[in-house]
Amino acid sequence: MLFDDEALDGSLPVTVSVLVPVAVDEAYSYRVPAGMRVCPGSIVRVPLGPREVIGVVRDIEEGATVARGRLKDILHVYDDVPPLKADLMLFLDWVANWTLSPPGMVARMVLRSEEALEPEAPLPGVRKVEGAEIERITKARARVLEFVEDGFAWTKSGLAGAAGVSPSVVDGLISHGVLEVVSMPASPPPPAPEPDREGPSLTPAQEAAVDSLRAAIGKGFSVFLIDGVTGSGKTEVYFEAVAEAIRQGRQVLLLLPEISLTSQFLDRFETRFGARPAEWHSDVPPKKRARVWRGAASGDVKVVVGARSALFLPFMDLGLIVVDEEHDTAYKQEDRVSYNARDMAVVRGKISGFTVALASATPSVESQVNALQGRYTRLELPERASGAALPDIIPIDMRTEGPERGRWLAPKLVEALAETVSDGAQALLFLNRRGYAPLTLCRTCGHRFQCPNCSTWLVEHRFRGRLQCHHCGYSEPVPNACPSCGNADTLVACGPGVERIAEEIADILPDAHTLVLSSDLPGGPDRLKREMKVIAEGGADIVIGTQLVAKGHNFPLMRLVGVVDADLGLAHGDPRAGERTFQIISQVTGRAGRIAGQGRGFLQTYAPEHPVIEALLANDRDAFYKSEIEARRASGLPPFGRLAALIFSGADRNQTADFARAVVRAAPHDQSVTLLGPAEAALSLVRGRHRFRALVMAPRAFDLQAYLRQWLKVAPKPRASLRLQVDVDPQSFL
DNA sequence: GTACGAAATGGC
DNA sequence: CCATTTCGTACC
Repeated sequence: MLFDDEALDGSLPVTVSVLVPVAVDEAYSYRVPAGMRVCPGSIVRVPLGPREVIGVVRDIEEGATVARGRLKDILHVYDDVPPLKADLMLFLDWVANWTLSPPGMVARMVLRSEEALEPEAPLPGVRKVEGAEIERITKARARVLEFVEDGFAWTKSGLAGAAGVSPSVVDGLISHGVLEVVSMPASPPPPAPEPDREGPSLTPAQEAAVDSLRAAIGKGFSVFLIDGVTGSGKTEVYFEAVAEAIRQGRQVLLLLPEISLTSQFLDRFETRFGARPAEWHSDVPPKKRARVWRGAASGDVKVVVGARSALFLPFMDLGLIVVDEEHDTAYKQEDRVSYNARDMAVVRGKISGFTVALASATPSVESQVNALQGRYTRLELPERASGAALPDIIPIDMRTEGPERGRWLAPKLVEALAETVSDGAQALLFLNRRGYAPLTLCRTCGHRFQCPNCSTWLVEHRFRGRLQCHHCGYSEPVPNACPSCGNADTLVACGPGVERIAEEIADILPDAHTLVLSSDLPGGPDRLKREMKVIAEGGADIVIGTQLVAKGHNFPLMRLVGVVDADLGLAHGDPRAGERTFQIISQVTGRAGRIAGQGRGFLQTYAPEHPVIEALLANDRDAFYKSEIEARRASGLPPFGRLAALIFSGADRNQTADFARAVVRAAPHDQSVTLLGPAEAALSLVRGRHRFRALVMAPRAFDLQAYLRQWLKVAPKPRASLRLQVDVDPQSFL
C-alpha cells in the first residue's frame, strides 16, 4: 500500500496524517514531496514549529484538513527500518484511547531510540593483506599474525586482546602494510536462544501447566495466569512456553518489574537457553538500545527481557508475552502516558493474536477475577518445586502477648530469633517503614513535627540526624528544643521504623550480626547489591528490612521471618490496602525455609480477626481471594467497578482546590465523584505543585472512558497555572 | 513536549 | 528601567 504524489492524478499533492510527539488530540497533516514514498506506519522526520521531530505516518488523507498554506513537507523517511506494522499502529491507538493520552505521545514511546532509525555505523576492522610478509618478526607480531591467518577481519582492540598484546603492536603491523583497515559489518545478529537444550526436570504440576501453555502458543489470542506459591517454579514453566514460541520461529517478550532482578534472571535464562536474551530498560546505554530496537524490528532478536517500556518495541513477529510478578505496581507508569504494562500486554496480545502469560505467587485480584470468569486460564502450582513445605505461620496477638512499653518485638518472637541465630540460620524482620520513628512529638506541649508542604508527619532518621518527609523529600535537622514551646529534651519518638528495630536487636541480641536493608541505604543500588550477596552467603544473622526484602533475591539460609507490624498498610483508605498487605506479607514469609529447613513466619498483629490477617495466618490464599472479591463486589470497586482519578495540580493550593471543585460541579453524575484534598489523598507536593484528586467511579471500564471524555469537554478551562491530569488506569488508585 | 512572545517579577 | 524568570499558547 504505497503511494506518492504520482499515485493520484497529480492535481492535488498527497497529504498524510502524522502522529507527532506533542500533546494534541489529532495527528497533523503533512505533504508528501514528489518522489517520496511513505505508507501508514512509516517513520518520518517532519518540521514542527521551529524544530524537527520524528513522527509516524498514521494514514493517507483524502482532502486537506488544514489550510493549504500551512501544510509543510515531510523532510525524510527513515527507510532503513521497517514501517510500524498495522497491528502495532492499532495498539498505539487503543492505548491512547484507553489512557486518554494524545496518540502522538503514545507513538513517541515506540520511537524512543533515535539512534535505532539510522543503520549502525560500520566498525573499523583490520585484516591481513593477502601475501604480505613482514621483514622484522617479533614474538608479539607472530602471535597477532596467528589470529589473522584465516583472513577474517577483527576489531583492533579485539585482536590485540585475543593475541594478548598491546594495541600498538597492531598499529605497527598496519603501518608496515601487513594488516589493512577495512570496514566491518556492525554487530552481527546475537546468538539465538536454543529452545531444545535440556531443561530442568519438572514436577507433575509444572508439566501439566507447560502442556496447557504449549498447546495454546501459536493458536491465536489466549491469556494464562500462572498462579504458583513462592518457590513453585513458575519461571521453569514459562521458560518452556518461551521455548515453544522460539521453536515456532516467533519472538518473545519477557516483562519484569524490577531492573535489579535482571542480572540474576539473565543467568537463569542463559543456563536454560544457552544464550543471553536482549535487555531493554532505562539503564541500557543508547547504542545497545538501538541494537535491541533494530533487532526486534528485523526479527534478529528472538527474546527481549525488559521493563514495562519494552512493551512498545516494534517486534516483527511477536508470539508470546510473559509478565512475571504480574501484581507488581512497577508495571504501572504514573507520569506522562499513564498505563499499566500488564494490562496493555494483554491488549497487545488480543490485537495481534498471540498468547500472554501472567505469572505471580500472589496474583492481583483483577487477574484472579478474570480467571474465575473464564477470560484467563488459570494454571495452579500449589507446591514448592523443591518439595520443601511452606513455612508455618504463627500469630502473635499484640493485645495479649505483646512486648513491654518501649519495645516492639514480642517475647515469643525474640525467643524464636535467639533460637534461629544460635542454630546458625538466618532470620528476617520485616517492617515497611524507613527511618527510626514515624512521628516525633513534644511531651510538654504536644507539638507534632509536620511537613510544611504536605500534611504528613516528619519521619525521624536518627542515623542521619534529620527529620524527613517521605512524600516530597523535605528534611530538617532534629532540633534540641521544641520549636513550639521552647523546652529542651522534651521530644519523644513515637512508633518504630527499621532503625529502631535494629537498636532493639542490638540491645537484646548484642552478639547477632545485624543488617538493615532499606531503599534509602547510603551507598545506593551498588551497595544494596553487595549487601544482598553478603546475606545470601551467610554474612548476617538478622536482616531487618523494608518492602525491598519482599522482592526477588533468594536468601537460601533464611529460616525465620518476623513481621513486626502485620496491620500496617491496612489502615489507610486505599481500596487496595488489603490486597497489597496480603501480597507483601505472603512474599516476605515465603522467604522462610525454602532451603534452610522448615521455616516459620511470625505475624505480630492487633487485629487477628481481620480477614486479610486471618487468611495469612491460616496460610489460606483461597480464603483471602474469596473475601477480597466479595468485598470488592459489594462496594463496586475494581475489578467490578472502575475507578479513575482526575489529578489537579497547580502552584497555588486554594486556587487548585477551587478549580477542582468547579470541575466536579460540572460533572454529569455528581453522586459518583469524590473530591480528595491533599491530606485525604496522601499526596500533596509533586515537583512543587499541589495536587488534588477527584475520584470517579463507574460500573464498567468503558463507561468510565466515555464519562471522563464528556466531563473534560464540559469542565471549565484551567486558568493560570492549573493543570489537569487524567488517570484512568484500572490499577491505579492513590 | 518544547519554543516562542508576552507578562510579570526583581534588582539597581 | 532593563534583565531575567514565569506563563500561556501554538505547533500541521
